[in-house]
Amino acid sequence: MTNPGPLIVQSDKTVLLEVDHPQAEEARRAIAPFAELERSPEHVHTYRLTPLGLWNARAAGHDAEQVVDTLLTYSRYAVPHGLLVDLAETMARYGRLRLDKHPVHGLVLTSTDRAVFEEVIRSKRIAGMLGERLDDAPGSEGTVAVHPSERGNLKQALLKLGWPAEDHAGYVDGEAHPIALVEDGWALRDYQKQAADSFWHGGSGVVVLPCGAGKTIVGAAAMAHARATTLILVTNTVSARQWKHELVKRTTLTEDEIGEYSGARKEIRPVTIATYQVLTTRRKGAYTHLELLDARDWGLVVYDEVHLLPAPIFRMTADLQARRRIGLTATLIREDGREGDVFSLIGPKRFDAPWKDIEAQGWIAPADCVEVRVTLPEGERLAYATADADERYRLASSTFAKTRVAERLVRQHAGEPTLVIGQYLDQLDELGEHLGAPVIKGETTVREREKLFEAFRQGEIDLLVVSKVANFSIDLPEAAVAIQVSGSFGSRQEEAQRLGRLLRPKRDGRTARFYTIVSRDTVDADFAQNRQRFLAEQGYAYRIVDAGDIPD
DNA sequence: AATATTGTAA
DNA sequence: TGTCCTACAATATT
Repeated sequence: MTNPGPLIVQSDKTVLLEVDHPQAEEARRAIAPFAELERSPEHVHTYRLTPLGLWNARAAGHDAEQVVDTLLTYSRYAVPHGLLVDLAETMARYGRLRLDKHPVHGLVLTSTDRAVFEEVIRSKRIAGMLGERLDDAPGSEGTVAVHPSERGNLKQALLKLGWPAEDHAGYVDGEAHPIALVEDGWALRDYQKQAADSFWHGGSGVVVLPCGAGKTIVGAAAMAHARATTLILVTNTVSARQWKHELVKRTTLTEDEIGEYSGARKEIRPVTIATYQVLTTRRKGAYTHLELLDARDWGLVVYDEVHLLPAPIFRMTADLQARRRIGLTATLIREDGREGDVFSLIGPKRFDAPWKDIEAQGWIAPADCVEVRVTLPEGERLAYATADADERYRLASSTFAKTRVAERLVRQHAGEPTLVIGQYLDQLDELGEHLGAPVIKGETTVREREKLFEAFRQGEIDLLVVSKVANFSIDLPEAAVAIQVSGSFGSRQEEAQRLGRLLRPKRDGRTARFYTIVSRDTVDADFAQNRQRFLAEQGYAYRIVDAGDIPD
């Protein structure tokens, strides 16, 4: 019972994908809705079947039968029977419980399974959120009232117990406010429309799209569906201004209808854009700006960059379960592992377009990722070996050998707009000096930054050295080449964001280059491996070359 | 009242 | 594993 398929499905819930197999791409696409990529070296990629992944697939309308069918279709060997049983059982756990509106009790939790129901209501964490036990609703095996204010906490707790509830309690419409898209000289792209529509049908949830694919537009389209007052939460003030600018340009909203609620301004308007920061600041331990949440009868809450949502916002979001919520992000991966909270409090993933698909449609540029390996010079090698663990990463990632390689790469791409990105200021200063390029870091004034960005945009200068400011400033100009010399300890989302900088389509349809310079045989290499995982999931393969092979 | 500076938190 | 960057609030300054 073997066929030459590209997958090997194992009973430890890993799924191996043979990358060079002719059906590999097809299989990757088929398993993407429910499997999570774990490692991605050259030949065989490892995916894992996790409960969260399977439940997300359920929420997106896939059933166990489809998942099983996909595995059987592409598997090379017989798929372990136990795994299939387990998979079906895990998927069946989703929706065994459901939340509904109730005319008398406000909100009720019902179950289709007596044992599950009894288990859940006896859980210590959950008991306090429940009201009185009611007569079984027709067709149910247990019904209990729920305090409406506990809707979010309950969902969070049930997910942790492994019995995620399906939320059918619906949403308040909020205060109506007319909002429509003004498609004037531009049009909503197919995938943007699909994303906004699938969000709307689901009621709340997350849309995953690559950087530069127009997430703001999806937000605007969602608002045009809701036609209600909207609270938009963003990571920083620059982003807040950008949202405002885009909304004025793309919708019937005028400047006066859009307020900014941040450190500098405290405007509350029918559409209000607030920073996460301002909501999470506390005085004497108490949150100071919670009034914003109650200031209006919001019909929609938009969470920009949901992968960066700070922990306290989860607590507030738990109280906002009656409002429609849309989360926007380029990656659902959180380095703090709170994906489950995003799932239970904002909602399941409603739409997801692989970067490569958007690339194929020409909305983002193709990119070529290259990992350049350097060897530490003898002296540094010794210093590295004897250094304390906490100094090793810095030593390995800021070796002078990298500066030399960067120089060669820069020369090779002379004339193309190039960014050199790193995390240690000493290293960046050194690079700036050797490459004869300006360095932009935190202490660079806004005026200076703008001057340099503008010169870069105009093509007057073609090389900038940037620190972590690159992670935050949205107005960083697009480039064709990026050279990463060091990065945070293993942040996948940082890597994704940096690559995202290059993906605006080039006028001549050229491929972007993303180099990452790594010291071999050091912790630098380990972290680089972790950082690359997310991009590998999106189908970006790193070519590995030796520094010696870069022509001078 | 608007703006600049400094310290703190995450 | 720990550096760097940002936003906010408070205070000082025009």
